[in-house]
Amino acid sequence: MTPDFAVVAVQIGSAFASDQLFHYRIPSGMICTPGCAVIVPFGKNNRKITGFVMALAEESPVPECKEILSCQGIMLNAEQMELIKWLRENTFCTYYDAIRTLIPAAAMKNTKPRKKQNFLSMETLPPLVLSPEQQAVFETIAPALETDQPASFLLKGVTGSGKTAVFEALAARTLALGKSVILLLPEIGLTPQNVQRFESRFGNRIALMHSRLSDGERRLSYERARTGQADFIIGTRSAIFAPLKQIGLIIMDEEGEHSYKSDASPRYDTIDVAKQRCRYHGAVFLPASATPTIERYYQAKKGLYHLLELNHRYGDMPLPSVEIADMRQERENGNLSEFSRSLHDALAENLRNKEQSILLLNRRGYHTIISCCICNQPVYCQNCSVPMTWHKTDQLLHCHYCGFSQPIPAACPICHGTKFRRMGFGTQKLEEELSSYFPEARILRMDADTVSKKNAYAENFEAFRRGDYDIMLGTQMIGKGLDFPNVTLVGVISVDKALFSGDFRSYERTFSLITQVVGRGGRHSKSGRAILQTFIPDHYVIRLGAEQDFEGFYAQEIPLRKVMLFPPFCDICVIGFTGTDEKKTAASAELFMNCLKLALQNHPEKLPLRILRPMPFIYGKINNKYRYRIIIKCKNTKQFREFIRDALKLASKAKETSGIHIYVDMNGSTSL
DNA sequence: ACTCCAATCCAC
DNA sequence: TGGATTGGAGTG
Repeated sequence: MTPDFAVVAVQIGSAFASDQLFHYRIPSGMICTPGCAVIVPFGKNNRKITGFVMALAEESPVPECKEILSCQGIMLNAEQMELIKWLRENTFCTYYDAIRTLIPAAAMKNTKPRKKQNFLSMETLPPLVLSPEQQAVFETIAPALETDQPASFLLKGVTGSGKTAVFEALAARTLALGKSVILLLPEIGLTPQNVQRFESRFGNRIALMHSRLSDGERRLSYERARTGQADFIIGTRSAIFAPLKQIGLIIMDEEGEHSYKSDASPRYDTIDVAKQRCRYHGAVFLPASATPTIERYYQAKKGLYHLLELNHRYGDMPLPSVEIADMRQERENGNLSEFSRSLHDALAENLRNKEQSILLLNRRGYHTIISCCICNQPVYCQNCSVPMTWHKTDQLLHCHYCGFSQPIPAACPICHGTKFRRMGFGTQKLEEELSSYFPEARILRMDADTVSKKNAYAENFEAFRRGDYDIMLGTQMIGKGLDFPNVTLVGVISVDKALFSGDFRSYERTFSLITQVVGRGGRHSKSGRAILQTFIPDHYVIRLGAEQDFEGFYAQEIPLRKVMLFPPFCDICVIGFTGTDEKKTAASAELFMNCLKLALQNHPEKLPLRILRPMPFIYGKINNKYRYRIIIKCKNTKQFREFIRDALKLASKAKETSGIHIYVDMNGSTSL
């Protein structure tokens, strides 16, 4: 006797309150099981909408129950069903948000993909040769690939230690065992060399999954993974949902990168999904980085990850020698330029020797801020509480949060002064200063302007690698995963600002940035040097970053985290409020405080909590939406999530919150 | 989200 | 007084 009713998640809204399942009668003769996509009548006029069967039921809670119109067949397998429920429970999203994430819209269409895969010919490659250290790491992990028990390893490998070679060897072993592999990278456009390397070894078994794919490409990758034509997925965070069977290995390179955390619903952290899938498949999980996050390293020390290290650079190349240039001293000595004496001289020397240099400028504004000469106020975007930045290319002020642009106003909107001063320093201006010092130098600038075209990243990097340029300058995008044999000088113009971004992770992010960018130089046969310019040369993050001393940094940071109560000693739950009316948005956040109090009464079990009062985000308005937040330091348990859900239910009933979007973000950014 | 429906507002 | 507008509830 099969149940007569299907419990369906329908495609309506995305508000927390609308996340409701609906019962439909299964017409006799229709084959309909959990995971099926169905067309159902909905609402008064029975408009046809898509839904997904989440469960079957013997009876319906309502007497009048409509019938399913048609069943499209199974779209979600058992694991995907579990993942959807897990996502909803853990990230406070709706069923439908979760479903959309697992099945990209392009894959939902019932048409056959037109585009044929150009099957790649595998080059004849030299066999993989691992260094003794790489071999040891491989041999520690390899046995775990053969079992069906989940296992977690954390690979800490200094820049240039050849983690990729270990990944290749592990992937080859996993595939040989008949299991599939997911390799996650923080950004795929930046590292085409990395992908090409795998494609030439593993050929058409690979499918790419990242946000730059077209709908057709996305659908093809999804189908190839689902049908087993591809069993090696390389991609960015969304690739963690690849519909593979029998996963044996999930690698997460540069594990601390913030792109692994989704900042829109569902607000998942890729590492949590990866662990979940490894548990399901009995697979090996391998996050890797030169600078693991404090949380992960702490977990590894507690035994949650088997810690593995690669401490030697490939070919035993020494790390670049690092010099800290004290910019306070430079200013005192009358040097007002952005280049310290030693960086200037080093650049000149490199040009003479025909060797390449990389310059990193880590400023949120790529260009210059315009501020009034009388009241000193910068010109703000009309839609966002963000100072606008001036672009030389089109002579306009741009907001890089909403994209709005305008000419420099005739008068200051605050004091009506008519004179403006250009402040700050961006890559464009840096390029100008650089070419005034070195008019003969061929300079490649990499920032949002120059790389907006689809393949611009790859093409520019390739041109630099070929030697078409002498100096590459850019934002942190140039610091990651790149390998340029002829680079012997890395200059960091300034990372000071990044240290004080207001997020508890700003120290570890800055440490990581310094470590990575310094590690860019002196690979292959040429030794390298790095010059780190700073106004705070004594700061331990700068000092330890220059020394590449991760252990030292960890030892400094962990007691801070403990005293200040930050992860790994708690979880950070951000309740966000956005709306077009500032007062209403703030009032909703205040009201939510009461909802929390009320909900707490229904949760007598002890919830270790520290609730911080509602505050505007640092950028209090973006795209004409005001933004407030409540931070809760907590333990992210089932009970805690239940408590938050209760508070959300209470808040959504109150009319004060109508028109206000409320979301919950676990362990994401607290400042953005 | 979208639709429906009732309450409210306003011009005449 | 009708016609338009708006807010809130319900969707199986």
